[in-house]
Amino acid sequence: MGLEGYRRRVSEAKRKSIMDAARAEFQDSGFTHAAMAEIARKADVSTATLYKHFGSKEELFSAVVDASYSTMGLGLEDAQTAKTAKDALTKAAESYLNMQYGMGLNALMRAVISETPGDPQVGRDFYARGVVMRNDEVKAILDKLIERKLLKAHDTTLTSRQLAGMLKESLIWPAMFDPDFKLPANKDKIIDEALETFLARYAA
Amino acid sequence: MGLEGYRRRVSEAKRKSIMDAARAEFQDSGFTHAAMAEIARKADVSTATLYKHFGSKEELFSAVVDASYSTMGLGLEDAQTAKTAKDALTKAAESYLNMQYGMGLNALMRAVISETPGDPQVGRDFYARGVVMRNDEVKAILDKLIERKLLKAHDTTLTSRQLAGMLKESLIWPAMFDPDFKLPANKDKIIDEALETFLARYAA
Amino acid sequence: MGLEGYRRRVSEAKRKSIMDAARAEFQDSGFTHAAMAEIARKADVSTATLYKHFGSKEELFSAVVDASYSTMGLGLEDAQTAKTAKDALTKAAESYLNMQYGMGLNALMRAVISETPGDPQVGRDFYARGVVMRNDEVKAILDKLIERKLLKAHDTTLTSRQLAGMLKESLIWPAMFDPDFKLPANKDKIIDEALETFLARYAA
Amino acid sequence: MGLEGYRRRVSEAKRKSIMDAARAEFQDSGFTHAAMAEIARKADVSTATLYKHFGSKEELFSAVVDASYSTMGLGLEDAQTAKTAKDALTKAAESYLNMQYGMGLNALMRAVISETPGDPQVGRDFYARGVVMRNDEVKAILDKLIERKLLKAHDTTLTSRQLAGMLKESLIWPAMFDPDFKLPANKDKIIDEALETFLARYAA
DNA sequence: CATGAATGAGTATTCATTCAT
DNA sequence: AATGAATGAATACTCATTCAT
Repeated sequence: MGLEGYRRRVSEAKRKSIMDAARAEFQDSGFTHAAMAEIARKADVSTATLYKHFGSKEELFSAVVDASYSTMGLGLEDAQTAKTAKDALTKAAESYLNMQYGMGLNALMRAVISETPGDPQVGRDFYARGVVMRNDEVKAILDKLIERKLLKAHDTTLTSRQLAGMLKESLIWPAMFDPDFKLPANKDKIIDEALETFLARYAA
Repeated sequence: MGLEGYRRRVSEAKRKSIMDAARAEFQDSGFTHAAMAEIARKADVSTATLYKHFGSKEELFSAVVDASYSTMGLGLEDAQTAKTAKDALTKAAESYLNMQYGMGLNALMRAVISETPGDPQVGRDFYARGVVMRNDEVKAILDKLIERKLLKAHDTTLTSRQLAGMLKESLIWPAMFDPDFKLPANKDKIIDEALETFLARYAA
Repeated sequence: MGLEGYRRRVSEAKRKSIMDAARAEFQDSGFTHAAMAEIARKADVSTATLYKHFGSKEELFSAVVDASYSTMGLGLEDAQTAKTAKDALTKAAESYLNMQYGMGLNALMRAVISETPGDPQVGRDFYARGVVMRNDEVKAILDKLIERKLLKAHDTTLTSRQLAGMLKESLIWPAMFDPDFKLPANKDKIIDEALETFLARYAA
Repeated sequence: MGLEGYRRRVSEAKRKSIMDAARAEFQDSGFTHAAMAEIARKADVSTATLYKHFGSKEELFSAVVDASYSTMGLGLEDAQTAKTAKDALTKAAESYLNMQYGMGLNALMRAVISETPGDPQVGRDFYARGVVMRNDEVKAILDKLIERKLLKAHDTTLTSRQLAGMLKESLIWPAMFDPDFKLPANKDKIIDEALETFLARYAA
């Protein structure tokens, strides 16, 4: 128990250290230009140890991308308690942006997109879990608001995408084309106006 | 003059041939995986000739991307003649999609995103001329429709992004993560619903 | 004594288990491509335990090769009892082939040859004990047959090599160049004709 | 013509230089331990140039092995003119040995055998062209001697292997297990005795 | 002015062996 | 005494770019 437990703890610490280093490297350099040796160096392990944990560069990249999904919860609670639909959706939008910018997900998305022609599966996986799933969280919020009579009933699968699209066009897309892109000063207005347009049609 | 003219014509033909080959290669393989030797082979010139025309891979890529802007016009005419705002905007949306999918611009956008960390300028240029400019064309259409009293007056800089965003979320973004992505069967409904949401707020 | 005896027995069991696994691995993959980690896995011990028993890959290989000599006996008995020289020598040839093919010695010989440039001693040892010694067994048989007046007296050191060579050329050498080589259908004829040629000169 | 011819000459010189370096390296180190970088260094070219000429290490090895076949002619002429069968066959045997030892073919054969478990085709090719074909040359000599009534008619496919086998057992095989093996002092006696045994049965 | 052969730096991955527990 | 995680050196192959003809 002592030995096994010790080993497990060390192993998990190394694994985490590798994933942190890999995430940083992939965000900085993209998939192709990230170097396994550099990741190993940053993680303070040998390349062989790195390969014990992750059988290939692709596998390591997938693990890093996967790990970023788990942190992506938008939180449904506000939809339950918020006084108005607009309050609930504003919170969700801000939560989304904090996550995306706070964790460097823009850079990771660029890396995924870059690798898509060479390895389409990683792109499709990311889209399914990183994009679709988050849109489905928006849909769940909308459904809850409809249940609470704060919104009209309607096809929320479709409209969750409308809402997400209005926001992303100005707040996410530009970051794909500029590594130094920062959220614009009128971010709050953009969110507010998007919600107004949405609610013009769907408010109860 | 005869000889000189001949030479210039040959040179320009080669230049065009190189750019065509390069565009095809960048679209197929992305920036990083595209190989200069392969581009030269496809263009039926030597690598040295290729480098005479374009001093580096980045320069060639920039030239290819630049050339693609010119094909990105949306056409303002319909906004002048269409009977309703919806008609005009539907036409614009379809025109946009035909262009994007017909010319392989999705693949080119992926390549640009891919190259962005390594060469931010090309990403910023593309965004300014390939994205912002097209959004501004939408804005021009909206302005025209307002002038014709088919829409309420409002901040069209902002709302052109809303409209574009609603459409792109379902019709463009997914293609960034999947090289085999095809326009979905309910494309027309997506366009229609986006316009309904938009017009719920901005119809005259 | 009980404890010590137990430990010795366990240790010897592990040693045997390692050698069996190593033999299989060397036969399958040759010396260079055999992996110590794989041998340890097959033997169900840790790599560290493996190295406690055998200080290096070369040492382990030598041990495996050494152990194979003991299985290489041809048996002199038939030479005593057989009615004719041809009978005795046919039996010896068949015994030789059964051993060589039954125990995978072809693959082991390939591995030894493979390791010869890197570790000449193992090659020379194998040749001395695995080849020369077996030829000397043939010589002993010939001497016995001369004693029994079934063959003419002659230099049997030299002719044992002639006889072995005629057989090996068709029945062993080809297996060095083809891991899937099987004994040919006309094996018996090859043996018979080799003996006829031999006896044309040396029959009593 | 000038340019093209110049380039062809340079290219062929480099190719030859690479093949010489590769042959030396493969003979010294065997296939697996031979390093492409070292071959390039010895040949005084870059690794990239090496790969322009030979697409892979396997391809280079095959080319080296192939090239050794072409030098393997035993010469049928002596069989036409020699006074006795023994004279003709002695010449052939000596020619064979000169070739094998003069060109370092023993080391190359070891390399082929080493690589056989990993890449069986190279082993089979070598056997077909390096061993069988030379045995067939011996067969052709025997057939010619039969035609000239210097030998009895018989199945020369089979007996050419007998003759080759008697010689190789003492003069080639030992070299597989010892990189420093030299032809023994009694080489001529071994050849002579092998021929006597052979002729005891097949002399006219 | 065009050629294409040559360059050399850069990178993922493997494996025999050691060592802290 | 046994473990198995960690090491680091070693190697085939690619590609943007240059230069002698």
